[in-house]
Amino acid sequence: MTDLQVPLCCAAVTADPLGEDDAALLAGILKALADPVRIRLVSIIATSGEACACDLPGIVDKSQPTVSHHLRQLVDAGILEREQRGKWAWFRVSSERLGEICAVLC
Amino acid sequence: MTDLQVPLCCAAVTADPLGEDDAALLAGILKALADPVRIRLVSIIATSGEACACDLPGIVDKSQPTVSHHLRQLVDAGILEREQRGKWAWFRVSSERLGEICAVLC
DNA sequence: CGGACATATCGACATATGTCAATATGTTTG
DNA sequence: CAAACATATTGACATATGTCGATATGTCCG
Repeated sequence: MTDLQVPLCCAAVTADPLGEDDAALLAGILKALADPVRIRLVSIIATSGEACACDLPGIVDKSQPTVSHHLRQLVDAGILEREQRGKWAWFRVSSERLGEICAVLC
Repeated sequence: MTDLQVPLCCAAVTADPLGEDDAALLAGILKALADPVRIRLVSIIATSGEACACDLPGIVDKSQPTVSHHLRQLVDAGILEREQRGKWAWFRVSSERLGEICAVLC
């Protein structure tokens, strides 16, 4: 997958017409959020501050590979940050990224 | 397609874990935005205040049916508002809806 | 009413996506 | 090193999605 971990540098969507490149970038990031399982993962992790991957398949009722796949997409989009602690992977929400998305939308 | 023109009533994603229903609703609305053509349409319409469907296929370089399809998805998601003026269809961005999305994300 | 024009829907197609079982990789500890 | 466990990747599959040409529907005007 294309790496989307770049700053969302364009002006607000409502201020200037988005060029094709900025549109593709922004759409890619929004697409990472635009899935019921992924938005729940973000919400669960944001609410707790951080979460271990080991707990998430049970919470969202999906297989371990499916959750891993979704987590990767969120990390690629810059929405989650991943940290390895021993054999566990911990995730936090990038409130900076979330803020960028809001800034571009409003 | 399911009609998504309902208020986004859930609390901020970062405040409480999203339930499955709210997650599906929010994901559906974000999905409407998460396409390069559609986010450009929103941006173009928002920048001008309003736009006639007749001009949009030329601007985004897609066929008339394709643009019509995308506009419908955006209207269904509550992001665009449609108004018939004679034989022309005019669209405006619902800044209220955009605000709701931001409120839920941040 | 009937022609002209704007928009929407339909049908078809290629591609993208979500999902899981199976397997591989990585990490700790005996 | 080897076993145990956490996570990632692969392969396969069904479904969803973006796109367009053809056609239908809607709206005005002569």
